[in-house]
Amino acid sequence: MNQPRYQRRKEDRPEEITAAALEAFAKNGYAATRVDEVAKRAGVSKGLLYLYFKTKEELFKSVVRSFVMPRIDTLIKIIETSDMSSEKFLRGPFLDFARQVPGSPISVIVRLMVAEGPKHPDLVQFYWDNVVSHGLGAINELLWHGVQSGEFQRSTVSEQPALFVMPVIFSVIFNLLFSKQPIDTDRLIETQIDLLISHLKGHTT
Amino acid sequence: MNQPRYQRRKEDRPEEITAAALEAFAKNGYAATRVDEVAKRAGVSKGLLYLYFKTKEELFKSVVRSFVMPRIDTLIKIIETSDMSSEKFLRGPFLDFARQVPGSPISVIVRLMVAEGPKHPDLVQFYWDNVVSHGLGAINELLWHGVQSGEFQRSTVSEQPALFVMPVIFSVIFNLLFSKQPIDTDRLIETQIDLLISHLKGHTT
Amino acid sequence: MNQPRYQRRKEDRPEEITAAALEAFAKNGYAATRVDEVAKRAGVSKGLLYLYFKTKEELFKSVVRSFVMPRIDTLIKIIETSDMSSEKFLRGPFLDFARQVPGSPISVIVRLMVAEGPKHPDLVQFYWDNVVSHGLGAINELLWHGVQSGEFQRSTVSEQPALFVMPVIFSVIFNLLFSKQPIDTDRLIETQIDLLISHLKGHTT
Amino acid sequence: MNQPRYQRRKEDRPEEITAAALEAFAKNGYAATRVDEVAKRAGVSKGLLYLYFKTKEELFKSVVRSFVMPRIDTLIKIIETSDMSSEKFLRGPFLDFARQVPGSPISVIVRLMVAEGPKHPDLVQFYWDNVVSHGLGAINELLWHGVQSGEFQRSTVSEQPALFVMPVIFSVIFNLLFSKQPIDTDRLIETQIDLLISHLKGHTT
DNA sequence: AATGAATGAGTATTCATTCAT
DNA sequence: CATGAATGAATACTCATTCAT
Repeated sequence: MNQPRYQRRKEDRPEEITAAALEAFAKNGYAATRVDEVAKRAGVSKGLLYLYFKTKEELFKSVVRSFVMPRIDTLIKIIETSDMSSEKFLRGPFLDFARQVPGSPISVIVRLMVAEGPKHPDLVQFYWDNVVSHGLGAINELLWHGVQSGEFQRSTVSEQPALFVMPVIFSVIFNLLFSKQPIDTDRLIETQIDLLISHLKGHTT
Repeated sequence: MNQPRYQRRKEDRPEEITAAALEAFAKNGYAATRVDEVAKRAGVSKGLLYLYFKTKEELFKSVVRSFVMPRIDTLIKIIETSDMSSEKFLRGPFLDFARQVPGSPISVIVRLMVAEGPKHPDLVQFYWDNVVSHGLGAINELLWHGVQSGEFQRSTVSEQPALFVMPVIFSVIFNLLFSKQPIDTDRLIETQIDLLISHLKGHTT
Repeated sequence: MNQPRYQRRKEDRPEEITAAALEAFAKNGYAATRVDEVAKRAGVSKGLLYLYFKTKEELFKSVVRSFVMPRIDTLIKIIETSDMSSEKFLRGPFLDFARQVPGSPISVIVRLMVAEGPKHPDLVQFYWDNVVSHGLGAINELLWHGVQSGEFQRSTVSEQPALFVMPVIFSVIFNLLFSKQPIDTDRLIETQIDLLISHLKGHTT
Repeated sequence: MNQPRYQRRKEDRPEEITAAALEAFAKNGYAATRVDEVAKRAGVSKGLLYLYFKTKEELFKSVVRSFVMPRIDTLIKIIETSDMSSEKFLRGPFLDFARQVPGSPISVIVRLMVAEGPKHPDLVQFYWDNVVSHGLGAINELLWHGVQSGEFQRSTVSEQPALFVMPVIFSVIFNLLFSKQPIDTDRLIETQIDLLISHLKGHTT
């Protein structure tokens, strides 16, 4: 009742709107989300939303930018700066990260990308350039270091970083769709990494 | 171009329409596909389409139902009737199947399910009941037989059939999104199966 | 109450809608006319309107096409086919036509062109090509015949057909704006034509 | 480009804004001009603009008021104060004025009046009272003096001052619309005045 | 006085669905 | 059965206007 009708908070608006958009997209997907709803969730008028984001598509892109890149970048920074052995890194920070992904905003983004990607080639390219290629590149480098240092053997596995990402993406999608019949995605991810490391170290398993 | 795609045989109409819908959904996704376009593709008037499918959603569900079950069922039948060793089966029919999936209609369905699934819980349930649980169940049984016969060792791997499905789903999605930067999905799938069998047979790799 | 909700009248719809649009544009101008209102005036749903006219602009163009060209063409045909003397034609059919214009749909079109022309260069060009240049050309020819036959003297007047059109356009605009303080446009037009003919015939006036 | 167009002098603000509005209206017409743009052109914030003009309509009216009246008044003053013969006046100051009009702000105003007039009856009335009736009245008086002094003969021409204004208005509109296919408006105006004077003096032409 | 962030009513356009023919 | 003309609810986006700062 006594709330001022106006709240001048230029600084925070874009983030608030982006966060609201993430929620809305998570619930309904891109196409089925009304801009009205995003505005309402953000506690903001539709007009203001359009002041910061020229189109619904812009908003979508902004969501992608805000919620995935920072996480990936953090992980990559750890690879680059730490001096852990490759195995330690994979079993430590990488595994932690991988387990967090299903259930995090990233999973929402994955769904949005799968659903809307074919209609937004530029966004897919952006996503590839800034997320996927970075991520795969970082793992590649990690494996290469492991091979160089003699920690890992060189094999077809050490050349396919996708093998490490695979269980994460799969878990995201599985959880998303079949939350009623969940599988133990933590165990899945862990098992896969065990398998891969085991192979790379030449162990009998 | 202007010719109706399909002949005027009453009995086949529903399937013709469903096939046309699959094409259209593949190109644009569910939300962005106009019923008009499906009708045109099927060489049928919009009115007639609505005679067979009460709503666009019905049509969608019908598409999902029609294009996956037959394939999965074929695979399962092979498991049940053949007397190959588990390894032979995995390296033979299963691998063949797995490689075909990316690029087949199944990949379209996967995309549709990921995008639209959260809005259609009953469809997801249907998909789980008729496709996913069957598929996972069949692999489970296959692994169990391998363990029973002494061909495979029992381990956490033999209890997680998802490990076998994972590369297929991942490849589908990867191909779908990043067709401009393709990875070698055949090799990915094959490597994963090698890894898994290798582990199950207790080999040094 | 008992009216059928549907009226299948494909043939007549476009004209009905165009006529309704003319009325609406006449009342409010282009920008301030809502497509909704045109549809309502035409007794048609908005959706149907968009079936025949892709955009509001299309509708606008269609109005211009339908209500001016036929009239001009009729006049031109009379020039071409009749064998009246030039003076007779100017004092007869031309004067009749000129007097009818203010108050006819053409006056609405003139207003629309003045108001919206600068935003629609292609429409202006269309209008020039199909209406103005034809009209001026026809008068030009008429004057030239008059000179050839010795009926008129050659002078700067016989080379400026705009002198004949001028009072018509002026009257249209004057009537449109100052309907509360009307001037006698019939007399204005007649006087101007008298003046011009008088001059062309070399009379003392 | 990014510099404010006008200096920050309080007293001049309204005029600066009005001038900016004239430019903007000239470019896009009334409806299509955004208040934002006017403010930017004037180097002023939107808020300040609204301090001086309560609504966009007010601004519009102010533009109309500001740019025509001074010119007309100047002309009228010349009529009243000079002791030229009527013919001299028409061929001198009046002709000069008439030739300047197309291309001056007046032509913008004419366009705005034609387009928006029907929506703003009070503005039209204002325009009539302060511009048109004055202008026509002044010419009327001029002609009347000419008749009184024996310079002109009395006729239907001497009672229709609109005959003198006509070519000006026509030229404005013609230029506005068909700048790509220009006619010689100077010659048109001159010819018309020649014709009229010739008639009034009873000459053979 | 001056700013520009914030509002929200208003509008063109789309498309699933119906139904007269 | 078959058609496609007709409907109308739904929605992205704009812009004049307000008001906290």
